[in-house]
Amino acid sequence: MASASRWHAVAQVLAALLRRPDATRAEIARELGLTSGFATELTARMRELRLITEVRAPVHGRGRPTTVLAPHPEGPVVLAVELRHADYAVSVATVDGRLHGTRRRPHRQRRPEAVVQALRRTVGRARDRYGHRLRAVSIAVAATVHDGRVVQASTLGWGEVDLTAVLQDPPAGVRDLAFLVGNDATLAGVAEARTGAATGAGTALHLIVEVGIGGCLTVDGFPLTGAHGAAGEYGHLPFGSRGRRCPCGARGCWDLDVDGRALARHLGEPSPADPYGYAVEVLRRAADDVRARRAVGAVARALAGGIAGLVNVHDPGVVTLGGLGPAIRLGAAEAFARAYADGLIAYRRVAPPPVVDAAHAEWGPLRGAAIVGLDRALGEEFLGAWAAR
Amino acid sequence: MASASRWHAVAQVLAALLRRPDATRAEIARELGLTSGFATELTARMRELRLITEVRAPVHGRGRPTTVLAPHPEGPVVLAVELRHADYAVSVATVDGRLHGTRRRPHRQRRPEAVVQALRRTVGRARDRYGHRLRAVSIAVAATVHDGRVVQASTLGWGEVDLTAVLQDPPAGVRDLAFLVGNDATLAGVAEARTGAATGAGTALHLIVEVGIGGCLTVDGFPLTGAHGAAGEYGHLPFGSRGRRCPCGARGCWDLDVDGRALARHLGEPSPADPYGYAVEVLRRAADDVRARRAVGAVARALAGGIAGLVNVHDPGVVTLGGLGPAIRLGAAEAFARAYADGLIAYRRVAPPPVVDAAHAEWGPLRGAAIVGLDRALGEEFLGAWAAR
DNA sequence: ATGATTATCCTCGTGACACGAGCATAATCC
DNA sequence: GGATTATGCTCGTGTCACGAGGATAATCAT
Repeated sequence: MASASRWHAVAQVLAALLRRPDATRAEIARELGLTSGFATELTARMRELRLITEVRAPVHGRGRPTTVLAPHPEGPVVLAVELRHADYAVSVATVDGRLHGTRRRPHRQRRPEAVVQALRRTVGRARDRYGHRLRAVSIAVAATVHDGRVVQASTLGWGEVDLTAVLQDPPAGVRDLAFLVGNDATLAGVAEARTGAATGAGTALHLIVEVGIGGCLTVDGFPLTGAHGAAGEYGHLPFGSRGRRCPCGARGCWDLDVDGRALARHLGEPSPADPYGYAVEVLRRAADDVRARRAVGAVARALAGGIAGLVNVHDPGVVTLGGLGPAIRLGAAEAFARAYADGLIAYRRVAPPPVVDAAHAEWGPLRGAAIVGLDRALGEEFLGAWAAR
Repeated sequence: MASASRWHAVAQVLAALLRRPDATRAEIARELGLTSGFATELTARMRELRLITEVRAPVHGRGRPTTVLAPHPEGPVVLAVELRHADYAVSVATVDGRLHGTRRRPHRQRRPEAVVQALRRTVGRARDRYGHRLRAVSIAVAATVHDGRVVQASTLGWGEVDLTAVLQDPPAGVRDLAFLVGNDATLAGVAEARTGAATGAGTALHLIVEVGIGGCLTVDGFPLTGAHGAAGEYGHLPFGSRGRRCPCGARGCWDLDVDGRALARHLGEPSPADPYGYAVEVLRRAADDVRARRAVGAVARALAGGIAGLVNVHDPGVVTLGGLGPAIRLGAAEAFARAYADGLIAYRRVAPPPVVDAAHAEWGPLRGAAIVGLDRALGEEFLGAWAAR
């Protein structure tokens, strides 16, 4: 309990605003079932708290004009970060979910210490600029994350890395600065579920093919993170041939059947050093090279068959496909469709969930990081700290 | 909103009581962080509402004695039903989650109409006896459930069956009688997560081997039901050999590698008409029959390998094993353990989630049905209707 | 232009919810 | 039998949210 309801209404309004930016006060009141009187009081309180401002809304028909809810110029912000193989992206998110000042920069060095150092400076600048307005630092990283720590990042060539070092500060000042670390595919799934191709889907499955395959199951826009936040390693389901050993240590991992390594195998070529780039190359060639096309077909079947199995298990309303997924499917549309239908339990074939391309492309993880950061920063517990600042 | 907080505290107390029956008022107040004053007021209100009674608690040390919260003798109840191949079970659950008058009866006939008819009478008797006290009818059924309807029940020999017919009543009277239908394995998973071997686990995976394999992933005691309530068909993940066609229409389903049919295949015998009974028989023989033991070993490996893959994906805190699962593991403990470890991503081998036997055995589904029924009946929305009766 | 219509905003009275402080009560411990 | 401890009870206070009724600002119709 502990004044559970204290920030409930405020948090609801902020969540609604995050779902669709530029909502008007009247729209939100309708959506949440607020009386106009309460809406008045609530928005006034939120203005007072420097959470939002209200500006006159463009008029659409009869009736007294309402206002659009917008982020307060001195309102809370979240620093979203994405960490990839060759570069990192940074952005500042406001309460409406919009990203500001987004930029991507190559790593100067890829050593963990150097990257952490660069991020530490970035965070430091953000704290200098935003002060107490900065409520959360949320990092999406192309790595396995376990209990908030990176345990392995093969594309980055990292082992265990503790990213909390990017905060550096005396713990006292960090009391109300949340720090979140999440897997990039997981966060891309969140982005799809909230503002992408799976918006409104209830249960949605997002899968992303890069080197191997990662993903995320979301329920009402929230990711299943598991006991240690390490859920989503879809590539290590044993959908493949038992005979193949995966670098992860297990056998028959799906990973090995759906990416550049699989394409090389089908083409009788040696396993590529850069499976992603190799896959892009083969996919391009497939347009007029029969052998490449055939290899893509085999991979498309492996991909679709696995997706069908996951649909059997999770019963998602929609499946979104990121990374190389759309290209693989496009390169062998018929094979993909047939393998998908073939892998479904008979009765699911009547109305199988659509498999659609992801909407956010390469910005999914960054956007997802922003969203979960805002979820935290605008949650009921954290609003108390904001008001007390 | 709509008076969102109105029943919040009451629902919290009831949820706490469901988590551990016989909790004292003081314990619950501590757990929920209530002040003693508010606890007094709240319990008084709940007594008034005929939700609970309070009886003097046995004294354990110094201090003023407190009271134990118990179901009110005229309080709400839920009718829980389990529907299986050969029989059905019925029980009445009170707000503390206890089951009363539990009994199991063989079907007189297995035709859907006959079973529905029998259940309709059972529900009718319960309504006569409990009147408005009956708040929900919650059915666990050994079948695929889609949008609240049975679409397929191979063990029962049913196709599509609409179980809402067990209610029969004029819709007017049913306004505040909830009707829930769920898959038996899903509900067994709920029971394990709430009051069984996975209590307190956050994310937990329950798997049950009977004919094929079903299961459920729970998060904080709530099952992932998917977009249509049809999640949990773990047996139809393509973990097996692509060459084997499953009766479900897909290929390589895990189902075919972990039950009596798999044992028969390994023993070179024809596929059994009753895979469950056949498996029980083989498992018994395995004690002194080397060939049977070897077959069990193969099945144990297939089971453990699949579980490892699912652990990779879902990152559960614990895996619970029901049905024939414990016996299969016991019959080939070493093979199981090795295959489990082998199938995990390397870093997960450091502290893999324990795989434990389910606690509820054959009563899991019934108990799970009771729990989800109570969740509904004691939820914030439904309490309003109870107070207004 | 002017009134009708419509949608929204604002004010105010009311009641429920929950906290906190202080006191009362009932057990054990010494 | 008093000290200690844990809990229950009473009461004053502040916050939350509803509902009714009136005010306001736009479009629509004539």
